[in-house]
Amino acid sequence: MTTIREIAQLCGVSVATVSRVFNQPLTVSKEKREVVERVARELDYRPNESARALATKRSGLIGLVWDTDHRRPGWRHPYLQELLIGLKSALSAHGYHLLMLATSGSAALRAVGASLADPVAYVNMTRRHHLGGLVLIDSGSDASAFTAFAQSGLPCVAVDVDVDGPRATYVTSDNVGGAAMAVRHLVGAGHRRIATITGPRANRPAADRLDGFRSAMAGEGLAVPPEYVVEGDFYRPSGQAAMRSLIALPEPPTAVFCASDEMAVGALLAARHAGLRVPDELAVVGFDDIELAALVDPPLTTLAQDKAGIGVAAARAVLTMVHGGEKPAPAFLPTKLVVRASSR
Amino acid sequence: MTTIREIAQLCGVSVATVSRVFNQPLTVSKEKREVVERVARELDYRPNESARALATKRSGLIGLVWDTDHRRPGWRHPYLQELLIGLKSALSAHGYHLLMLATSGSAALRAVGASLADPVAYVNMTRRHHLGGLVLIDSGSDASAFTAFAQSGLPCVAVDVDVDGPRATYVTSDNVGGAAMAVRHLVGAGHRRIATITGPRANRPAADRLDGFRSAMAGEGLAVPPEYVVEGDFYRPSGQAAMRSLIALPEPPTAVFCASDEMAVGALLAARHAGLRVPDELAVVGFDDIELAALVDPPLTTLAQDKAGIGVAAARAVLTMVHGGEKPAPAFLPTKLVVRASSR
DNA sequence: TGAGCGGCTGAAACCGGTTACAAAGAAAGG
DNA sequence: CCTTTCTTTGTAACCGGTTTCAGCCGCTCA
Repeated sequence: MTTIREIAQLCGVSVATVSRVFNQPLTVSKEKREVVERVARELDYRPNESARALATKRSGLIGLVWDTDHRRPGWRHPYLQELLIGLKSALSAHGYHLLMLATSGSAALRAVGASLADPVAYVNMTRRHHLGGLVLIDSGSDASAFTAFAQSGLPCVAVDVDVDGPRATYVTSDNVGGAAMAVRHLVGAGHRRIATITGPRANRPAADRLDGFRSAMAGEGLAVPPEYVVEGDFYRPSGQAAMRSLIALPEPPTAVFCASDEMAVGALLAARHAGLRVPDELAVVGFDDIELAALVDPPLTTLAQDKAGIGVAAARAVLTMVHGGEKPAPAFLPTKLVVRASSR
Repeated sequence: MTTIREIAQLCGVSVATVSRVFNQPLTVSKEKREVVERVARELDYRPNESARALATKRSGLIGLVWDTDHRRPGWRHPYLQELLIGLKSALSAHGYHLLMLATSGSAALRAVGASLADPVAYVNMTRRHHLGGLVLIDSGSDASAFTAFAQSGLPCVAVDVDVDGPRATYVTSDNVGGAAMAVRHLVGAGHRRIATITGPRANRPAADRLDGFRSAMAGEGLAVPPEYVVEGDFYRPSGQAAMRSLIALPEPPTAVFCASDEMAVGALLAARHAGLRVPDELAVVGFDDIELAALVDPPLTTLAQDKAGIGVAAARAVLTMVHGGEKPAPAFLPTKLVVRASSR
């Protein structure tokens, strides 16, 4: 590894000048600048990031907090891969890297019953590593951990969890609009008795999808009897159970909007068990557009989230704050209705 | 952030002593050690990682190289999430974090037609950040980039790609054994005309699955006519196309072993199109046990990989080398036959 | 001609740790 | 009792950058 002093010596200038060439090029005379740049290129000089972070108290790293919640061992993020792709490419474009933080004491914390690894530990790590900010990924755990992050004062961007704090914001899909699209699509197909299987009440996207469903139904002049709203937990079995209870109603719905594809798949299974033909006797619409949606039988109509776009938006938001900008408003990315056989 | 000098002053000792308390505790007298430990605990002192990395030339970070190959835009890793969970938890247990490296110039590289981001750039970053080693994840690109990493001399562990180098090894499933299990299972179900749809020839796991298939067939005394071996690319469409060609044979197979679940799903689709009943007229076995496998109709018999286990093994291997240990031999994790309706 | 100013430059301090080295004190050996 | 050795400690150099500050130079303007 060539160091800045070697470059300085070779160019016959001081280390300060070399440093300036890379950080404030305009303050260095053209001749010296060009010499330094040429020599640096020839030797493939790259400043040592540890030294730079130490001196500037800034590193080109953004922390990723993604703790798999052991209380929900089966939890899987529905679109982690695309999210990471989006995050990574947007950060990369600004020269940042993503550090997947791990609480080394996680085993110990688990032993004492702490649910999500201690936010304090993460905040600490953020300082020690001079991270610019954090991206928080929903791990299916309670939101309390997220608020602790949001209030720490560090730049934080949460994905699919609504948080607020001095420098905290979040990114999610336009859940209200997506749900409304689902309703309009079903109404357009002639349905009037439309039920919904929601996500956990405490979850912001779930609540928004329910809101969107309700207001769109009202907009269409359709009533939503209380028994047409069944709460699930985003997982498949809950969708299956909810659908069973809907089918058992004296006046069962002819269509159901599910707040996640996983639950929609569960609903399809329940319908099949009950001998209901989809979409003729029951139309099903999901949310997410996970890979599975196109492959179940019948393929699932769903609201596609802009998965990579959410990652990009999260990266942009955190970088804005890192660079001293105002806290961006929460971002709601548009969803797209993908019509497949389950509602056609 | 409390610094080591503050601790030293408060304890009435030198900074060297404080440092030693954390790094070589036994060289410090019991009394001083206990004082320092108490004060450090009270102030929640944690050494600054940038400073430590600068001084020791070691950071507690392992790099993750996972470049989405733009020549294969649809490529998705079949089990990224589980892999990351395994990696993260095993690294975490040793106090390491995972740095997702991104080549900032990736857009530029793409413009000039460079395929995978330049290994040199990654190696450089490794040095600049004082990373201990690298974990390489197959991105569906050619293996040449991997060999460049392997020869760099850095501790490298590849997942599902066979590499060799002074400090490079790899982790994958026992593909030979898995394929053999598939064959024995099908033979046990009475099949004798068994075909296989392989992965890309250049891919080590694909080649191993084919080897395992061939030798198990030989072990059962069954012939494998050349037209019973069709090459795919792990993706679904290739599986579908391969199955079509197998069905069109004068003497079509009664069972097919596919080197990936994705291709097996394609094979199921082709069978359905051809009006073949699965498993009665055609048995299908896949490989991976992706989530989809349990959900297609009929559910897919497959060889489950120990996905998180592969992550754990990769982490262990890289840490062994980081700590100066011998280069571990390639690890082949056992697979498990999961029998579902597609072969029963 | 001299004061004032702006542009460049280098010396040196600093970021917060680790560690080589020397010294002091205690213990062991002759 | 003196020498040797071991243990413990502090001083100071060092890791490789950034940045403050002061000084030098050349120019403009009075």
